[in-house]
Amino acid sequence: MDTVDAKVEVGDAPAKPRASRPKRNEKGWQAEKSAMTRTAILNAACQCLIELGYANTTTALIASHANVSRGAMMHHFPSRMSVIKAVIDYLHELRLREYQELMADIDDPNVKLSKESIRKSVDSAWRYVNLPSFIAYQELLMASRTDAELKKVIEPVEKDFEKQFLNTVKLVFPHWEKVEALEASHDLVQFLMKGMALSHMSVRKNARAKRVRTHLTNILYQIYEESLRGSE
Amino acid sequence: MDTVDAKVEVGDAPAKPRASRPKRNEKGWQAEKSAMTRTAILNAACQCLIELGYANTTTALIASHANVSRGAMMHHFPSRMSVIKAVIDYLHELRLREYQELMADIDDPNVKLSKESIRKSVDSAWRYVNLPSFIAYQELLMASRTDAELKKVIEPVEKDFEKQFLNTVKLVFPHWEKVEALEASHDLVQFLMKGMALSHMSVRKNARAKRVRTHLTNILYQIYEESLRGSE
DNA sequence: TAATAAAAAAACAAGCCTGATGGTTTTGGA
DNA sequence: TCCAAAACCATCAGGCTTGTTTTTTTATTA
Repeated sequence: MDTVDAKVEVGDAPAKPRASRPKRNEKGWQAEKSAMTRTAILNAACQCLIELGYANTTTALIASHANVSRGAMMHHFPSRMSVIKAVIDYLHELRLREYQELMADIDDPNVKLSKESIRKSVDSAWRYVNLPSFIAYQELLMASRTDAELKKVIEPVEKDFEKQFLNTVKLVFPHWEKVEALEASHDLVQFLMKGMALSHMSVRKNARAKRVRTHLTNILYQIYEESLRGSE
Repeated sequence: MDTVDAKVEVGDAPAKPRASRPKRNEKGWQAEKSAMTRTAILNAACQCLIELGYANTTTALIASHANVSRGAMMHHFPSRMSVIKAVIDYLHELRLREYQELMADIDDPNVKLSKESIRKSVDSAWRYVNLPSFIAYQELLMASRTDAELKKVIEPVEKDFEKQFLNTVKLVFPHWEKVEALEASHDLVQFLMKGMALSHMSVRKNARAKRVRTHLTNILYQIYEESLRGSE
């Protein structure tokens, strides 16, 4: 559960774009096929990012993974960076959606926030940072540290993501009213999860990650209870 | 204090190898000069890793940064990977040393472990992950995820580092006897610091990092006190 | 001082990646 | 049926990187 299958599909919306061709003479076949190719390319690019890293994600390999010729790909995306740009937007949306799905139904608005709910949300956060979409995006973020052009593209998206991410958290925990405490907890969770996810070489990684999650759950519950007392 | 100067020297042992040439006709000049060139190359490589990232750290650029011709460099290191290998060993030692220096004199063996000591150690851990050596090494670690050859080289070193790192922590906190609690705290600190350090694009990064450090200090002190009660 | 070995520099060949060009097939409408 | 546009494909030149080879410089030692 803690590991990530390398062959996994990144998104799941139009999963196998090239598997079943739409019937001929159908209205708008061209547009549909074009969209499928586009999606196939974006998925292939994500897969390359995950398996090969940003530097080794060449246009030829993306096209190959997407079962598309390089020429066809250049028709949709005139340059490598334009593919990357599209991938960034694609992942932006996908990651928010996946996080919302993972966090759905955790905090019941009718019941007091329980430790069990917090435990669930911590586990969901852990699953979240092990999603292919997270890994692919992280690869881009890491590369952007030393790639000015990429940075210019990803920076505004990342800032927007952080904002929307935090808003989602606030929606997920309607009980948690003290904003300061919620934001601090959010940072604790996210930084911890990220730190663990990016320590892919650590010994006994999963056992340690589990221990940390247990600790974190207790910590969060405590912060929450204190925030309740403080606001009374 | 939280930011990293790009032009900073990585190590500090033989800082400016090319600045002052050893006097001529001195016994073993050649060997000494050779060692200096070697060190200059390693420092240059680290600087390239920090400024340009692993993928863009080419042999030509390393040589250029070290004020050495590519041919001269190839004389010391016959291939790019051999430079990287040397850098890994260099950073292995350097990072352990720097961490020990940062953590020196934190836990006074004669006095009960205080919250102030814990605060200091948390701040030191934060400084640690902002050191150039950490950033350079992290660049290698990240690249190794998708670079099999690099992974083969860095994996044993990384495992050894983790072991020695933990041992150092145990030496730094002689008061902290309950090993389980100490290891859990160590993981909390390290994963958190890493997560924050690698979120170089976050908004209000420093303020949030400070808040997290404050929280973390309280958490650790609590874990420590509980471990004391538990072992009585 | 002269020979020898080490170090440094310069030039070279092979491979890969990108972006561009020109040509071919498919589609939707005239 | 035929045509224009979109989608797709194959090939090529230019630039960059690596590792090798060749040449020059420098230091040790006999």
